[in-house]
Amino acid sequence: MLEKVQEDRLKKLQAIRDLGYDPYGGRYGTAEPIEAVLKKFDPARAEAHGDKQPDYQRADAAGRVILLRDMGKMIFAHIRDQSGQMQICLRKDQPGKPPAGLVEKPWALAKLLDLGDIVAVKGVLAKTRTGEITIFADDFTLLCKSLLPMPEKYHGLTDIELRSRQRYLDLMANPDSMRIFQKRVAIIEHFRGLLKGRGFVEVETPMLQSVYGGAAARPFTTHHNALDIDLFMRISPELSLKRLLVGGMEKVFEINRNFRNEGISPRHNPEFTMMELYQAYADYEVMMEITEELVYSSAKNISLPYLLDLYEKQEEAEEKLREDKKDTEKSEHKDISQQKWQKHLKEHEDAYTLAETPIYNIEMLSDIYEASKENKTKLPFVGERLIDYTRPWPRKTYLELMQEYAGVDMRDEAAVAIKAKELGLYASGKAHALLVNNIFEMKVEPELAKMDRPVFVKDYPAELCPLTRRKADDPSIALRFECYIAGMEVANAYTELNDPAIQEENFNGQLAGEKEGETMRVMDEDFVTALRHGMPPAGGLGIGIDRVVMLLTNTASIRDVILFPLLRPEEK
RNA sequence: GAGGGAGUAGCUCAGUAGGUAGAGCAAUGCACUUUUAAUGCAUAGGUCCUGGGUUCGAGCCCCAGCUCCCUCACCA
Repeated sequence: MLEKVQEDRLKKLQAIRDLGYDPYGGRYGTAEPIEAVLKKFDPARAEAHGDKQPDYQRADAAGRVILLRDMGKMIFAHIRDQSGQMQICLRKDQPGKPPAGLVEKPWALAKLLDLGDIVAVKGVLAKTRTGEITIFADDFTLLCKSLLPMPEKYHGLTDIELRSRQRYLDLMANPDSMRIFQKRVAIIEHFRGLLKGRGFVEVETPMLQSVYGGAAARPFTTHHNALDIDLFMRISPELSLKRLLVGGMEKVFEINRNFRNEGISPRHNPEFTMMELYQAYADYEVMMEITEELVYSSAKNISLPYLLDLYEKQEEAEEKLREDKKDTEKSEHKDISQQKWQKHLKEHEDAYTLAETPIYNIEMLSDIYEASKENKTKLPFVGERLIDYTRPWPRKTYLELMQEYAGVDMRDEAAVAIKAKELGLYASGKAHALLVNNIFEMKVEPELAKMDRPVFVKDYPAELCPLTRRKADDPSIALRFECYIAGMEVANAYTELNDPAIQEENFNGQLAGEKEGETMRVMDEDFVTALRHGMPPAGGLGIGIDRVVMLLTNTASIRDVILFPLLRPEEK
């Protein structure tokens, strides 16, 4: 079947060459973005006035053919470029009947058109009988012939695996997917802009390391042939970035990949993008402000305007529907009302299909709209859940949360042991801090997942945080926070530990009952040496970019926000 | 790693109690110079994930395996 399609298309390829055209085109520098073409359309200039022919505007656009309706001597098609999509009309020229169409050879070329081809047209801009802005072409260029069929025009591609594996088809067939990746770019650019504005500089540190550290995860290993050494792919840039603080770079950040040899899930990809930053003379309180600003302003400037725009479109459609209904109620002919309904559906198709998708329905959008009037930034996470990003976000200490949801004082070793036994988490000889952590995961995290606001969880048990400074008046507490949004850990930050003696001790220590791979205690001698030279007190912050993108684009799977997520290779 | 669901035409999906495999889109041909998920008529397209088994007969039942999705565990 596929072979047959290819054969047919190869025949067309030859036919195109026989006509004297190059099926793979060449430079085409004059096309305007489709969005701009649609915007510049002036209805007044498309209409004839008096005896005169209309003073048509001209337009020039290029894109991929995504819909094709061949009516014999007239072809309607929709083409899509990066900015949008629009209708073009290719007609056989009729002398004496303006506007001009295509003469012999270009018309023959047009008749060889297939879905998926990339084309350019020049012509006049006018509305069709049904009111769609269209370029009526008098010049037609084939820029690239496609040899394989496009995905189904209405449903697109749905299978996550196929969409990831052949992302080009996903992007070509699913505008929602394209939108997600465009928003991803916008969010990252926005982060960069804000950080630059705060005086941070962007640096790149090694991905290949002979000692890994900065997180609790198993690394990927690899080998350098010329030096004949084994290397690790980094699990975090933390220790490199802190060396830069020692060297005198006071505000640094890096947005780049980390690699962790762990399981894959809808929230985990083995390589993922992390924004990590360090600011000298700051602490974790400053990091909270930065986290709030980065995420909140991304939500407000990138996601929210788009959602409010969707809402307005839907409102408009609903309003129009009410008017149409009034009209048709007066009318006596039912078939007319049918026609009007069909026409209405077509005109507002975007809004209706949107309302039908589980991602954005009208009720959810209306909630967002209402909240925006009170100056609240509410955005959906995974389906219909709304999260309120309005600042400041609540701050809760680990101690409070343990008290509130687990009903235990985490400082009381005996009480913790009893609670752990109660929950079936106890193992003899397991360190107190690990028991606390296990109870937290079991009793507190599910509660955090229910909250409709981002939450800062702060002041962790010190044993769990070997790279974090301890509280001056209570060395059992580490000055660390994690930010949970809808149950996902989105940010992690510390007031950085800059005491080389404690750091060395922490690298050497190992908590009783810790499994292999659970520890972030891998000795990095040179890092301790760096600290001995003196690192300014500092705050450090890491934000998982993929997860922020998931939250701000209402995407449930991390594989839908990473262009090429890791997949098992296809077997032939 | 454990549990649940799925795999049928290029894509989106039906499929009866076990009886020779279906639709829409895409493709091919014909008609149509204002269509818009164009329409009408006709044609072609399948190792029903793989391998075994039960049966006169398996897309369907049984066993094993592969892959994907979801949940949990590890983690961000």
